[in-house]
Amino acid sequence: MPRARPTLADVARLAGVSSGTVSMVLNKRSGNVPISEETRARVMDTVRQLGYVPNPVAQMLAGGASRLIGVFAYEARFPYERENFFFPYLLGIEREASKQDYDLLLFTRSRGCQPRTIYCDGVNQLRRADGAIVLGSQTNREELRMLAEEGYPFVSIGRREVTGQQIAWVASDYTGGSAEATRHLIELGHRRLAFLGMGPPAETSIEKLQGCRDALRQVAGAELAVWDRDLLARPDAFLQAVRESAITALVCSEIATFVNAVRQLLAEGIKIPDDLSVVSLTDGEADLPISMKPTVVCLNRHLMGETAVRLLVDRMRARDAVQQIRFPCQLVVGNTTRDLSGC
Amino acid sequence: MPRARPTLADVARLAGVSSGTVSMVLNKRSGNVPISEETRARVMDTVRQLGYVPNPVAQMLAGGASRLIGVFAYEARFPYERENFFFPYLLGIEREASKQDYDLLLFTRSRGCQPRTIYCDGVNQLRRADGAIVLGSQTNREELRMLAEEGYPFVSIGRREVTGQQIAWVASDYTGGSAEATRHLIELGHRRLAFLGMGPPAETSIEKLQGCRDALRQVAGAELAVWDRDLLARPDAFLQAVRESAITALVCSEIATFVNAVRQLLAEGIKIPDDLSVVSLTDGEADLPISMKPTVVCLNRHLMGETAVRLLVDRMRARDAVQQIRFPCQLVVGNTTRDLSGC
DNA sequence: CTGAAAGCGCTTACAG
DNA sequence: CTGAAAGCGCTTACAG
Repeated sequence: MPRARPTLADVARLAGVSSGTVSMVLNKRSGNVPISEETRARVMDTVRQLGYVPNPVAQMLAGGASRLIGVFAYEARFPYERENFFFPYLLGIEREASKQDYDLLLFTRSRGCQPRTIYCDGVNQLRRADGAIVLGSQTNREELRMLAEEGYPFVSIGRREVTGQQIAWVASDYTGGSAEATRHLIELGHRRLAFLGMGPPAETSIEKLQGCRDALRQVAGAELAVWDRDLLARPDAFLQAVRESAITALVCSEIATFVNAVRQLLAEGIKIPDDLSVVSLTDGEADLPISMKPTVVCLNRHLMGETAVRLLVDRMRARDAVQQIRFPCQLVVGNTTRDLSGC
Repeated sequence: MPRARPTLADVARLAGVSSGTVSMVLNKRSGNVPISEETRARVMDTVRQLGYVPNPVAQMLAGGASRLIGVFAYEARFPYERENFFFPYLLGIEREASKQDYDLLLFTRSRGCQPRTIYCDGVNQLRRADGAIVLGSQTNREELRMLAEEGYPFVSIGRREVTGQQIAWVASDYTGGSAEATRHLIELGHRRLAFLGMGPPAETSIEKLQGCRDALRQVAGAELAVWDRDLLARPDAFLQAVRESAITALVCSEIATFVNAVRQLLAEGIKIPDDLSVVSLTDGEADLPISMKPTVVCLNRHLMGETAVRLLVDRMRARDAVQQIRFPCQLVVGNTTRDLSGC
C-alpha cells in the first residue's frame, strides 16, 4: 500500500492555481513566461506544506525519452567464473553512460526463452531502452540483422558481420595483437608453432589466425599447425598432437583455452616454458600456479566499453553514421615463453 | 529525438480491435474474460509485424509494475580500481533478478548532483524501478529515512540504522568474522594488537571493533590500540605509532587499508609476518607482492546480492515484512600472520 | 467475448 | 501572467 502521495493537482488545488502553473514553477521554466513572485511563493509554500514530490515516472511519460541505455549479453553472467569476461566492459560502459547522463538497463530477464534472445515472441525487447550495447561471443547474427533492419540503434562490442547490413561496433585489433605475440615467439627462436582455439565468434578466430600467419610469413621455414579448441576435450589427442607436431610454442586464442591447455600440459609433466612456450591471445582472470605469469595479449576493455557508449549516443542523436572502431592490444610478456636460441 | 515507436493504439488500429483488447492479450489476463483464439492470434501477428514493445514507463504509470529492480551505489564505480567492491554483489543481484524474472536498472546518471544522490531536487529517482538495492559505504542516512517514510521498497547491502525506521538489509557478520580473526592472532600468541581503520559506515567499524574486543576479553593482559584510518595519510605518524605501541599484530578493517598499511610497512623495512602480523577484516582485490597471501576475512558477496534481491521481491509482493539478515564470514589464513610462541 | 472511457501524474503548447 | 485542455502510452473496471 504505497502511501498516497500528494499530486500536482493537489498542490494546484490548495494553492488556488492550475496544475500547469505549478509545473512551471517547479521546473523553473519561467524563461518564456514569467510567473509573478507572489504566485511562485504561494505555490512553493504549498509544495512544502504538502511534502509534494513529483512522480518521475509521470515526468518521463510526459517528457519523452527514457534516457536508458540497454546492455544485452548473449552469455549469461550467472556462472560466477565468467565474471571477468563481462565486467571490464561494463565498467567502461557505466563510466561513459554516467558522463552522458544515461542510466543503464541490464537485460537479465529469462522470460522463458532458453538461450538468451533479444527477440522474444518476435518482439525486440531492447526497445525498453533508447539504444543498446550488445556483447557476447554466442551472438545470433539473425537477431543483429533484424535489429539493424528495424533501425534500432545499437553498438556491438566485438566485430560482427551481417551480410547486407552495416553494423556499428568496437573491437580489438586481434590481428595486430596476434602478430605481435607471434613475432615475440619468432624473436625467441621459435619456428614450429601451433594455433589452438578456432571457435566462435568466427570473426575473432579468423583475425587472430591471420595475425599469426602475417608474422610467420616473414620467416623462412616457419610452420603453424591449426587446432580446433575442441581438441582440449580429448586430453590424449591433445597431448599426442603436441608431441607429434614437435612444436616449441603454443598460441592459445584465449585465456580460458590457455588455462585449460596449461593444466593438461603440466599434468603430463611438460614444463612451461622449458619444454613448451605458451601464449594467450586474450587476457583475463586465470587460475594458474602462483608463480606463473602468462605471456598474454591484453585488450583495453574499459576504453572499448566507453567508446561503445559514445558511438551509441552519437548514433541516437543523429541517426546516420554507423561507425566501426578498432582498438590496439598490448603484448605483456610473462614467464610462459622462453628464448630457444642458446641462452 | 526518441524514435517513434509503435504504440498500443497503433497495434489496436491495425488489428482492428480496441486497445484494451490488445492489452489483455499481451498480459495474458484472460483469466476473467476469455478472448477468442482468432483475435489473440491476429493481435499477436500485428504486434510482431509492428515490432511493438510496451513502454515500461507508461505501464508503470498506469499502475502496473515495471519488472525493474533498481541498483543504486553511493560510490561511483568509475575509478576502475574500485570495481571489486561492487561487482561481486552485482553478480549475485543479477543472478537472482534473472531467476525472479526482473531486469536491472543501474542508476548511473550524474544529473548534475555532485555526490551521487537518490533524491534530486527532492525527487526520488529510484521510482523508475519497482524496488531497489542500495549499496555503498557513503550512505546518506537522511535519504534512507525518506525512502522508508515514503514506503518505497528497498534493501540495503550492509547494515544501516536510521532512527525511527526499520530498514531491510543483508549484512556480513563482521563481529563474528573479526572475533575469529582476532582469536586466530591470540592463538598464535599475540597480545598487543592494534585495530586500524575506524571509518564509514559507522555500523561496520563498530561491529568489527566489537568483534576484536569480544575475542580479546577472553585473554588476560591483552591490549588493543584503536587507530583511525586517516592515520595512513601521515606515514611518519603511522610508523611511529606502530613502533611506540610495540604491537605484534595489526588488524586492518578492510582490504584497502590493509594494502596501504602493508606497503608503508614494507617500505620501511618492516617484515611481514616476521616483524609484524597483519590481517584484513575484509577481502577483495589486493595489489600485493606476488608471494604475499593475506590472512583475511572473506565475505559471501554473491550470496548477499542474491538474498538482497529475494528479500526485495518478497517485500514488493507483500508490503509488510522488513527483514534483516546476517551472513557469516570466513577466515582464510594466509602468510601475513605468524606464530609468536616459540616455533 | 469486445469496445469505449476514465485515469495514472505530469508537461507543453495554446488560448485568454 | 495564468488557466483549460490535450496528450504521453498504458491498464482496468464497466458497459454492452
